[in-house]
Amino acid sequence: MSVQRSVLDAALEIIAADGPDAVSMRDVARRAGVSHQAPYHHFTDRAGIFAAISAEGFLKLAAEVRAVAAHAPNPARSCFEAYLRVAMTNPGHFRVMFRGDLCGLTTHAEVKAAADQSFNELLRMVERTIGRPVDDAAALTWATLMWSTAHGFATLLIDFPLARRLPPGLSLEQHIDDVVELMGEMAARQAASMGVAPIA
Amino acid sequence: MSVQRSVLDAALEIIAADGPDAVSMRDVARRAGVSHQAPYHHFTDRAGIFAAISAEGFLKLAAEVRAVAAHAPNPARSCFEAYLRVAMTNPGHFRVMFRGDLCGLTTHAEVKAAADQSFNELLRMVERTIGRPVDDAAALTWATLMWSTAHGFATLLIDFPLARRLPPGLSLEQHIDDVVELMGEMAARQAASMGVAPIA
DNA sequence: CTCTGAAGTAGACATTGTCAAGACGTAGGC
DNA sequence: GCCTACGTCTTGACAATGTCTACTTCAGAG
Repeated sequence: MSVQRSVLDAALEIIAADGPDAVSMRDVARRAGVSHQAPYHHFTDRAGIFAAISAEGFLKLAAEVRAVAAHAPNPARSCFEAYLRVAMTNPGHFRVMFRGDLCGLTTHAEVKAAADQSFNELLRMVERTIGRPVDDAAALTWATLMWSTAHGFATLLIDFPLARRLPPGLSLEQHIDDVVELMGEMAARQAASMGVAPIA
Repeated sequence: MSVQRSVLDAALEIIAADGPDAVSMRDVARRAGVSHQAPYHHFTDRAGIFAAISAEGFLKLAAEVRAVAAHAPNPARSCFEAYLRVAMTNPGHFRVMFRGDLCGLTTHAEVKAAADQSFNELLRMVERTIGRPVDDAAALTWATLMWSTAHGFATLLIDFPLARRLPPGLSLEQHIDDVVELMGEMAARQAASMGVAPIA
């Protein structure tokens, strides 16, 4: 495996376990089995590692959403699920992707492009949900709300001890399913109220 | 102003500007005008500062939600607004509160208690929205979904360059209003479908 | 072969979090 | 009055970190 890949994987492992703050350039180098300066030949600095992770995460997210949005009967619900799946499968990426302060969401061209790809897939999902092209403020409102819900739930699942508040009989998996179900239902109901044929 | 308060304020300023990673014990001490060890007499360590900030944030959030949830005609919508208001007014707090890796959400008793207070206010809001006590899984599902939406939107507003995706004629303020409006509408519609009297 | 550039190493420096030891004032007991 | 204890703050040390500079190695192009 390339040094570049080893460095990223080491960083991801640390982030998933202890958060981005725990990532140290030298520790990452040690885990990758190289000198403390080797990573600098592949990433400009510590933020460069986060930028690479962020871009990678957004590309994964875009790919998952794209794979699901085109044919699902309830696109909003399916994308919601896909979003959660990506987040929980890649907590290391997820903890970094949306942190403008860490990865240069506004400055780093590669990250910006990857984030845009994700956002565009989201818009395509909204187009299918509300049954018309996304060319007005109303559709964008939809997109932001859908995204917020998915993002918020994923964030709480990864960073917040939600499980602590569940009643004894309710597993976290079941609760997640319930939330997904309710979200899908609400989206479908709202879409129907906007003139889109209701979904069975 | 007490050293304790100065330290917290200095940290909050740094977090709001450059994120939690940028907080340095010594820098914070310098800004507070004390020696690099003085903060240790008020906080156990760096994580202790984050814990104090987190607890403070949750208490503010609980207070705002409580003030709003009891009498608003559309509690879900009003709490959503309150949540956004707290987040955008206190970005320093907000960037730390939900980060279990930073502030010991599961370990620090004071933080846990404050977070619980916020969650309980949220549950009370849901009770009013769906018109019955929150004693079953369905109500908890509601609560998680509402919270996720508010939290996700707040997170995107603070950490993600949402404004970059808005069409030329649409201000961020207007977009926020639109999202709040849509969210309120969806919540009311869903509540109505569950047998609660629809809201005008 | 020579040159170039990428990939790697080691050394140095300022800065960081935190431990240890001490200085200062204030409150209470005698 | 004095002594003690304690909370607050300081200075001094230490290992570890991010990153700069300078060196080595090596593959490929001319």
